[in-house]
Amino acid sequence: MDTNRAKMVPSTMSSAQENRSFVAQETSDDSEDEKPIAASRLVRTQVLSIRGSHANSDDSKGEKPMVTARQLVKPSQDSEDDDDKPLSSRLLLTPKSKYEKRKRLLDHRANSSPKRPKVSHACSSTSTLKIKEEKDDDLIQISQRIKEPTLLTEKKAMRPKWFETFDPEQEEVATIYAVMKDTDYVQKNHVIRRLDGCDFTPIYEWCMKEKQDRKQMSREEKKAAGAEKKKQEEKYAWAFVDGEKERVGSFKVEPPGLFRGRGDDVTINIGQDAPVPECPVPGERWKEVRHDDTVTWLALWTDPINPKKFKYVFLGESSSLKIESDQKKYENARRMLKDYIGKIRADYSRDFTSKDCAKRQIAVATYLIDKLALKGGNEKGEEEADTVGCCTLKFNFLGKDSIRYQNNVEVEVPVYKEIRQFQAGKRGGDHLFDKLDASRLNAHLKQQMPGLTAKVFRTYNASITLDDLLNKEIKDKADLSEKVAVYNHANKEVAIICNHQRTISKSHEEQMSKLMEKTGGLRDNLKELKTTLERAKRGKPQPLTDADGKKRKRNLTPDELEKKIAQKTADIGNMEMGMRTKEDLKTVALGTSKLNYLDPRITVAWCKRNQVPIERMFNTTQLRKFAWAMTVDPDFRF
DNA sequence: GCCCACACTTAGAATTCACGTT
DNA sequence: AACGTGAATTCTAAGTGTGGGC
Repeated sequence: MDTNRAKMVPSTMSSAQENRSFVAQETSDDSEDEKPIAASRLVRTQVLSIRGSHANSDDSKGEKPMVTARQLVKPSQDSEDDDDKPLSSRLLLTPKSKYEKRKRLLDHRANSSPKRPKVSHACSSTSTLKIKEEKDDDLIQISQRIKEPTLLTEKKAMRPKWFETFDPEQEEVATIYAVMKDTDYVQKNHVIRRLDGCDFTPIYEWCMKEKQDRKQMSREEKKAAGAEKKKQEEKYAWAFVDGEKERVGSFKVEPPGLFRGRGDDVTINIGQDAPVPECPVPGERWKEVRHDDTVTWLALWTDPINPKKFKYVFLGESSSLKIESDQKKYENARRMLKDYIGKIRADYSRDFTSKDCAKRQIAVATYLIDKLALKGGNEKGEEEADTVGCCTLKFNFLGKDSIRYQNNVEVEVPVYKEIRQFQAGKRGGDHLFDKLDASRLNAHLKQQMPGLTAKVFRTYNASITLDDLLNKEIKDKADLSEKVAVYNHANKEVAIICNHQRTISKSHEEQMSKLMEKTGGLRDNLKELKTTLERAKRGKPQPLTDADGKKRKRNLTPDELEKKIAQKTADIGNMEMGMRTKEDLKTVALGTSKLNYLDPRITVAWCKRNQVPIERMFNTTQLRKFAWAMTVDPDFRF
């Protein structure tokens, strides 16, 4: 299924270029006084930002565009077996885990479609490079952007002379290739045999210089550039829904790789009477303008890499439609599971021993989903990563994002027995529940309660757990940071239940040992202080330097020393606490549950009850998303 | 009933930002 | 300024679930 799209470090597109892509737009710093809007349910939207690669279609400045590229990032830790990898997977410039995940897929594909690779080239003995791009190329997917035509004069001077001889498309591909200089992506068995007649270093160096320059910009310059960019994007960031101005979600079409995304690939969905927004890519038009008020998307396109899957532009998190569905999600989990959970549990417990095997499987699967907050586990295509959820459980497997789920759980005896029985005669790769799939399970759950699906259990479990923990661990006179710690602890428990993992940061060990050193130092200090105290008590002279290594004019009184000791002990305690937390959280991601599973009203109500400012718990993005929950009653319980 | 296309949510990593330290 | 760090933000892949067509 998926792309070998390379991951890039985005380059800063120069603001002037963006100006150009946005030219056609009305100026609307203040979109409040926009002209009246179309009344259709859904959308009158503003234009999307399309990052077309054919930026050079505007050559009014009489200057050729410059190609710039984004640095390619290779997964860091898998050099060991590089040589064995097929070209396709070596082109995966993705993070390690995703890399792993897709490796299998790509290997599979590589085996099943002998046609690739599909990038062909011809390379003459002169330094002219031609790389022909084939229509269905999905082998090398490299994003890049075209540099703004108006170059600063110095930069212009930097351009290699021969660069001028490229036509823009050649520049583009040459640049894509050039920045891969440091890597060994082109392998022996690639259809490209020789590129040694070409010297890519000038392009490469130019790109590196550009990157460097960008990094060198002063804080102010960066800020100014950022603000300018924001301003340009502002007019694409809002939509009118039933007359209400709402924030649009991520609205940028992905930057093109060898695939050249253009306006005519994008379908937009606007109100019947809404004026058709102008396609921001000069000379291009929308593929289609639809007026479908039964869906929420504002725009959609396909990436030819993966033509079966659409990419969408949706409204932002703070939009009424998103809020509505978020609220529905929590209400569903809360009110309904509260009213139904007893019966649901009784039913599946009863069905553990049903005569009907399918029923028993449903019962056990529901039990696991309830108890372990597993995901449903929809069927997946051949081409997708081999990961599982509850209904697709195997005996050895990976979960979403190819993250291994390992857990020992105590289960009730009948469950254990049934699982053993389902297991009988099966092999590692077989499904535990052979009479079951996610849609059957959901169909069953639907009968138990309207709106009930497997994922509701997850929401329910996450939220109820947070609510429980927050209301359990009330310490009378906890100070603010202790309260925050209680919250974070509860959050962590939820993240563990949901198996929200993250990779251990590269520098984790290093950071820990640094902290270790620091606490070691503090401990030494403490020891010294204690000896000094003993001496002071006995009236003996104290060392000239104190525990912190500073010179001291006079001896300290035992009282003063006691105070210092207390302080030092507290410091050590705090630091060790921090270390423990850090260690505890090194593989646990808290954000996902906060954003997707925890009813924000639990947090808000708890903050109100405990005089914790909500800003302590939610950052600005979260505050925006959860604004609807701010008025909740302090007594709210999930 | 089953399949599959479509729509929408969830997810972790990459990148940028902000700020303290040297 | 250069650097390190953690938080915030961006990015888009990978899930879930529905419903229409057979």
